[in-house]
Amino acid sequence: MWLKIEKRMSRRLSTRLFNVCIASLCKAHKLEKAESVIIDGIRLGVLPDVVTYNILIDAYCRFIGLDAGYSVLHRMREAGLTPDIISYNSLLAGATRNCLIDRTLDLFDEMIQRGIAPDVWSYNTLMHCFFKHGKPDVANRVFKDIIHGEHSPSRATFNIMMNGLCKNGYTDNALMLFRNLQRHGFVPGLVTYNILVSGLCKIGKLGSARRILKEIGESGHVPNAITYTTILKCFFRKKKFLEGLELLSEMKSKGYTYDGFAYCTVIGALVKIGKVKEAAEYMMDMMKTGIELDMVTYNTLINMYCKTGEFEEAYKLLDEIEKKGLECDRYTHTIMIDGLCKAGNIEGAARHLKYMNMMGFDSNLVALNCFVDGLCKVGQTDDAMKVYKSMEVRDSFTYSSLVHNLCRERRYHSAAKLLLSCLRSGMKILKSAQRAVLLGLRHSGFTGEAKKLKSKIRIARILSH
DNA sequence: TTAGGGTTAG
Repeated sequence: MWLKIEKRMSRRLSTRLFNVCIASLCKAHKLEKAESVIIDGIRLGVLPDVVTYNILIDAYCRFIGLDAGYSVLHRMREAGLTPDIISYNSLLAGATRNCLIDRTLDLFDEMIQRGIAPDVWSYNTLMHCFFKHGKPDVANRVFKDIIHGEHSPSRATFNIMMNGLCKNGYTDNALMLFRNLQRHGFVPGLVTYNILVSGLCKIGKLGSARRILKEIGESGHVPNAITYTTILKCFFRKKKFLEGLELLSEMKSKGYTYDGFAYCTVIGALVKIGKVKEAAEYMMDMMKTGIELDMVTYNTLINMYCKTGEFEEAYKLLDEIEKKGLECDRYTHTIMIDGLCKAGNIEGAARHLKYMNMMGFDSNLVALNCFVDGLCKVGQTDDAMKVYKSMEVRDSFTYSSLVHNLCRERRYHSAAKLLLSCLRSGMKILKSAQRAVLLGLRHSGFTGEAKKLKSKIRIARILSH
């Protein structure tokens, strides 16, 4: 009897240890290694349990994709185990992370059909999903349902609500909700504060963000690297570079080691203002720390090399990305195309554009805009117009760039035509582009045309509102 | 097991 219990206990203990090992491998993105440990475990008699599979579902959803996570659910069933609420919540989180609203709803149906009742975590995720999908009204209905329903809301419920409000342009409402909750005894965590700081920074309310920063200190929490990076980014966006760099040294003096996020913020900002030497110093510093580079970090570095004209280095990084098994994203392609255009290498840009299309990024509006602008800058405005005509989607950047460049070539009538089609499609155009056309027409003797154009602009504006 | 910070163009 005792021997049996002891055996069962030691098996349980080894499964627990085994799961800790699987979890740490998964956390380090080492999914293949985790799978081989599972196989070794089975050989030694340690069978994976529901927790093991749940760890795998979460990891596959995070690092590979929802379908990969879902296939682990099948494997779990084949192994004779029944997925539980945690399995489904991980899949829901995976679907939400990828903004797959239909899949999220299907998964909800599936779990209910299988007799697994969604819990507050499931509803939190559903709410987050609607917010990510730009449906704050529906998310709000889910929120009310949680508040008035059978599940008690968790701190995450409120955090997701506040974050969703901020991300959907309702930062003031998020702040109101926050104050209201505080009056009802809600104790905010650092994440709550960071959500508000981020929301306020995004709408440029740096003063209010700093007040929240002060409140963090008063609440007994200590601002972390996320808090600092958020404010740092806001400083840089507002072109307050010196204050930004000061905050950066404060961050360092308080003992925070910069992570990839902080480095990208700083390097990106320095490159933008042309301080590439300083940016390169931060890059060297980052390399020394041994931070594992991800796609965003690579993109930041490639952008830096493109702006300094060191394309060989940029291509080396592209190779490195491939060797690492990472995949270039729309940012990488845009940065390369823009960089090549800016360096006057329009053939290289065209080649990269072809490659990008081949890789399935053919609807990359930003990259096409860069290419259109690049063609104009090397005097191939007619080719730029051809690309423009072939584009399925255009935006204010497309028009502003073409109008400016047409004016540069004194083709004011063509520029006026484009300007009007932009405004008539309900899009805005840079004020400077508008001025360039009107002034150009006037200076080249078409005063009457300029007057007419001004009236047409006014009417187009009224009609598009 | 969810929620907070980083990369592109006129």
